[in-house]
Parts: sequence; C-alpha cells; structure tokens
Amino acid sequence: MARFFLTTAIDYPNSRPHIGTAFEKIGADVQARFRRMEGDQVFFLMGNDENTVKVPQRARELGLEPRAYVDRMAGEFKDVWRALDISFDDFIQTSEERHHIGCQKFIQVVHDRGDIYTGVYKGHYCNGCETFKTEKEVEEGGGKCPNHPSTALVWLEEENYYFKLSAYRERLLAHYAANPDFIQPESRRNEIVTLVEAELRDVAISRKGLSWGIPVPFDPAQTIYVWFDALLNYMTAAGYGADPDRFAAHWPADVHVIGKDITRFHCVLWPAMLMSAGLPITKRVFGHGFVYRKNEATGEVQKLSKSLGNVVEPMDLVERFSSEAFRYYFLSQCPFGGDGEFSFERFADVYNSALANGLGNLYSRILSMCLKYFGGKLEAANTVDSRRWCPGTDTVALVAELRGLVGHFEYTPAIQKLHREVFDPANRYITETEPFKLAKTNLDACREVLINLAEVLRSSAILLKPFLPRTALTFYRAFNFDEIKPWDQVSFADAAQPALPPVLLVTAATQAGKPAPLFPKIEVGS
RNA sequence: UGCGCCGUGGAGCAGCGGUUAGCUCGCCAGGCUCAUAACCUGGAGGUCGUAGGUUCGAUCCCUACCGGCGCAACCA
Repeated sequence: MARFFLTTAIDYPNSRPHIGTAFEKIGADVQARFRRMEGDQVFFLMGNDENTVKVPQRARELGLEPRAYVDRMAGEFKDVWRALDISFDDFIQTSEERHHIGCQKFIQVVHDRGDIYTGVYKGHYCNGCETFKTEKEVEEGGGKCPNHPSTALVWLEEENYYFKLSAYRERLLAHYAANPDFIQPESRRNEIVTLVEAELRDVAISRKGLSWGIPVPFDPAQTIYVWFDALLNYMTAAGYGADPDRFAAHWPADVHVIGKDITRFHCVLWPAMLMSAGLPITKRVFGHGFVYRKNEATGEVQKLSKSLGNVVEPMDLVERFSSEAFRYYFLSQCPFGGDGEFSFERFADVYNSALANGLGNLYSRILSMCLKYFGGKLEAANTVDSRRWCPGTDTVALVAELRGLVGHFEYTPAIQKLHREVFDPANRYITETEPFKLAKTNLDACREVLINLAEVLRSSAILLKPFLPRTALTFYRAFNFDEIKPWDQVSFADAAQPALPPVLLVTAATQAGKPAPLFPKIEVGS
C-alpha cells in the first residue's frame, strides 16, 4: 500500500482561524480523503505554530501561563477543523516536547555540517514587544512600533546565528530543474526560480534572550527563530529525533499545502535545510491562492483583515448553514491554485442553486418517487441496465478524468464536471422519461427508470465523497448500497461500475413519508 | 522600483491557435408537475482592456501601453 503524507501550514494561535485559513485546510482535506479512497495509507498533518513572541505576550494579557494559553487555542482550532470535517490524523503544537527534541537535533546536525555561523543582526527593536520589527512594521507604525506607539524603537545590534542559505543556490536551481513538479501551480514556480536566480541571502535563525521558544543546543542563551523552527514541524510530527523507524516510514512528505505567501520559505529555505541535513526533500509544494472578501455595499474586493473588520469566521457559516455548504462554496467557487472571493450574497446564491435546487432537489425527487410508487422497495434491481440515465457518457473515462483533476487539486473544474455530466443529465433524464407518468401507465418501465436514478445517487455519492463527506454518505445510505460495498471501502473506480443490490430498498431518513430536505433553502436577505 | 498575476455579455468564472466564444447566477418566453415555487426547453445580451505585430487564421502567441491586484523574507 502506498503511503501519502500531506501537511498544511501551521497557524499562529494568536488569532482564531478565518475563512482563508479554512480554505487551505479544506483543500488539503479533499486530497487526504481522495487518497484514502484510492487506497493510500494517508498521514494528514496539521498544527499550530506556537514559538512566537506574541504567545507569552498574549498569555500574560489573559493572565495565563503560555502553555495553558497555547493548549486552549489549539483546542479552539481543532474544534473549528472538526466542525468542518477536516480529517487530520495528527495535530502538532510546536511547543510540544517531540518538536523541541527534533528541532534541537536538526539544528545540531546542520551546525555540525558547518552551515551555521555567527553574525550580527541589526534592526529596529521594540522594548515592549521584546522583538525586532520589520521595515514594513516600522513604516506602518510611522516610525513607532504598531503595538506600542508610546515606546520608542531602538536601533539594536545583536549577535546570533545564521544559516548559509546562499551556499545552496546552485543546488536549489538544479533541484527545480530536475523536479519540474516540485512547485505547484506552475506560476509560482517561475516566481521562485527567478527569485533564487537573482539573489539568495543567508538568514538569521536565532534570537537572544527569549524565554519562550526552543533553546539552541550549542548556545542555550539563544532560541531558534521562527522559520527554522516552524518548517521542522513536518518532520518532528513524523517522528524525527524521537522515533527513527516511524520517521523513515513517513519521510519525505508527499506534499505541503500552503498559502502563496509562504511558498518561498517552503521552496527555498526548506529544501536547503534538508539538503544541509542530508535528508530527502518533500516531493511537492502546493501554494494555494487567497480568499478575498467582496464588500456587498461598495462592491470592493479586499484582503481579509482585522483592521478592515471584514474577517468571517468559519463557525459563523457552519452554524448558520452547514459544514457541507461551507466546503461546497469554497471548493466550487474558488480555484485552489488561484484566488477566490467571498460574499454572503454569493454564498446564498451558490447554496440555493447548486445545493438546494441542485443536489438536494435531485435527491428528493428520486426518493419521493421510489417511496410513492413502490413503497420504497424495487425488486430485481440488479437485472436492469442502470446506465440509461447517461446514454452518451463514457463513465469510465469520466471517472478517470475526475481522478486526474482531484489528484492535481483541480477541485473547481471537477465539481463543474460533476454538475455537467452527472447531476444535470440525471435531471434531464427524469424530464425525458417522465417516470411520474409511467407510474400510471407502465409500472415496470417506471421501476427501471427509478433504478437508473438510484444508480445516479450511488455513483454521485462516491464522486462527492472527498468534497462533501456528509452529503455523500447520505446519498449512499439512501438505499441499501452498503450490501454491495461498505461505504468506507468505495473508491472512485467503483463509480464507473454499476452495482446494485438485488432488491433496492429506500433506507433514507423520512419525514411524514417524504425524504428529509438535505439543504433547506436560504431566504435571501437573512 | 523589481518580480508575478489579472482585464471575456449585468455579476462571477471557463476557454488559451482553427467549425455559430462556453458555464453558473440574474432577465424574458414556453413546457412539466415526481421534487425543497424546484426541474426541462428556447431567447435577449459579448467587435474576448487598448494599439501594433507574428500567422493562411488569434480571445488564445509576441511587443508596447492603460487599468486592477498580489508578493518583495517571518503576512493564511
């Protein structure tokens, strides 16, 4: 069995996840679910990035120990991810022992290789934050620290450790050339290659005098600085430094799913670190796009930001609608590799047309007829050619295409294809064959049509499984399909092979003899 | 400034060298009644940012310009 190790970026715990962070996790989750269906042994890792100066600060404000604070935040994050049905297998917190051990081992290895030297870092230091500020932050604060406008910034020089990133320039370029798929999508690849070709500077990887963080093993007065520590979560979660067998079984990772803003760290610094340590490099890095917020009143499209007050929290949408609606919106409307837009107006629009009027209604009309005309029991289903709903479609080719799309993170076109080639033709089939008329004139013919339609639900269930796990399960359990193949064993290939139980039984939840609505319509303006 | 992305009917997106430029929403007109007033069919609406160029032929390739946006080392 092939193993498949995928990761998402670890998040800072100082603010709660918004729809942009959730976008990344959903995209990765679809991949994880898809790979499991394909029979891979999947290890899907997520986590929080806790070794930042803001953690002890924020904890102090709340009157908590840093440890208690990060644990509480990790709990909140996991609650959100679970509410969105993100099927992560492990959640690492970088304040955990296993991460500290691995990081210290790693930095020691790189040090022993001669890739770490002492240098002087100069910059604007804020005594309030106890940290250096970037030029951008200084600019934003108008020469002051944005968080501490009353405290003057001081120009400080500090001796700390540097990683010889520049020494890896040639090797990195060779790696990009030899592995054209390393950076995806393609457009990000060009960006990185030109960046590395242009200039590569060594990076500071430690800071002095911080109490929270991972001490540098060969100089305990210093702690490991952000990226050098954060990137290592992918390895320490897989057992690096603690469990060599487990690590060997997992490493290298198959893909890091990350935001386009941090592709450079994952495509430049990270492979160089691994080269230095003599470890294999992650096979692929996928830099997804961002979600922007469309302001309904002005029509402006803006970045999600706290200062603009346009942040939308996933839980808002999950509670008002459902996790399925949330997943559907982003997966169908925002191409994973590119950018997308969110507005409540459009959310309602998409929900009503695709889910309520589309999937939900299709499900409802099929089941209603089975119940109404046959009392939910259709005999000899397995003797019917159940592919008549899609006469022109080569289902084997369709499924092969979908596998290709989903495997390459092309979710939006995959979902469009499902509508065009499965759900829409099914609705058309009903109009053309008129089973509701056949019910009065030719019951056998009516039964055959409905058996065909049951087959639509069965294959739809399978093809929707990575995207909408709950809806897919509801579709599958609407009839006794489990008798043919248990739900947790279905794969995409099964969608192309009609397989119905001898006697088809409606097993769906009903309300007063009718199927329960899957996606109740949203009243516009609510 | 450097690098990158984008500009296609009212809105949001596909297409990326070759028959009448597709799709979703919205709008109009029919049909149907199994269904969550859902579904099906048809229609109106685009000189594919602008100007050149390459080509037998360009929305799709090249150049310039205009407009919008992103990134530029710790920002999802």
